[in-house]
Amino acid sequence: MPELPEVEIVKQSLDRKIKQKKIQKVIIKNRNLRFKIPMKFEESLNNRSVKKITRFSKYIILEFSNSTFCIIHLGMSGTIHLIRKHKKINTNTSFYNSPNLPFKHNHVEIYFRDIKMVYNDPRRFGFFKLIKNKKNLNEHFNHLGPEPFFRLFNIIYVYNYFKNKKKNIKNFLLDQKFVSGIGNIYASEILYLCKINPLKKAKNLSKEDCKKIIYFSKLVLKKAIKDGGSTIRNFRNVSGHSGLFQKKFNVYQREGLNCLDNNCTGIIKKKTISKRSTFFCNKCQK
DNA sequence: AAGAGGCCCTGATAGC
DNA sequence: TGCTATCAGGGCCTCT
Repeated sequence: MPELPEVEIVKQSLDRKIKQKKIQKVIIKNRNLRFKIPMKFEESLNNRSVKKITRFSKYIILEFSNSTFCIIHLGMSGTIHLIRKHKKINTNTSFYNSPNLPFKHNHVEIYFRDIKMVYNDPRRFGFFKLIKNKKNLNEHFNHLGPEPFFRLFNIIYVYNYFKNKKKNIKNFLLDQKFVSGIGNIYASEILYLCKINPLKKAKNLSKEDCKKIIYFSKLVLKKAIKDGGSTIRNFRNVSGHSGLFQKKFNVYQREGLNCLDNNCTGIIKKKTISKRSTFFCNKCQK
């Protein structure tokens, strides 16, 4: 599910709805995520105020008032929902108005005064991780390359990185050590706009190719963010609604259909590259 | 060192 | 209907 744009959508909502709020209660329904949620998790978060919410690559980072952090990763199938608390009229009780979604696999529930945040992850590839201080936080991201939006992701970096590299360009777009935030969907979409064949070896890419990769990586991710991300199977924003960018896919899941470039008579092909499905035009992507 | 491959896990869908 | 096989948006680890 979640590549950089989807994670950014979630991050923006968290920023609007839980920033500066205090955690009143944490309930773990299931500790089994990629890393087991430790027993001390609840206690560590209790009474903490969420000072700041940031994102790096596909990771959401909650910063608390005592300068500790919590890194959240959504894995393949993780979703975060924010559910508003309602007061029942004429009683002292309250209830949560759940969006219309099955929630078999809720793992984490974090309660704020007026809202609860629910983390749900059927495949359990995601995680919550408590981080003691800024230094430990930085260590966590040291091995990751720049996001496409960073100034460091420039022609010199990309062109030099590709020198002598035999691996194909599709794999590099998915390689978080090279560039972080792009996933399997956007890799195909980016290469289509670049008119570069996903199997092309990185060392054979020209400077012009590299410039296109930089330009379209930014463009595709920005547009996807603007459209609220992409929903293929289960991505939902924190209110339970789908993204819209999947309607604008040029190649992803368009196997057998015509290339959308008016000047091209090609057909979109699907090919498995390193165990990941890859979509491309057989004619205009050279 | 770079690159290929396996593995973690559940659910939806396709095919028989 | 009900079984089995395949595939899914990520990332880490190991082996060569």
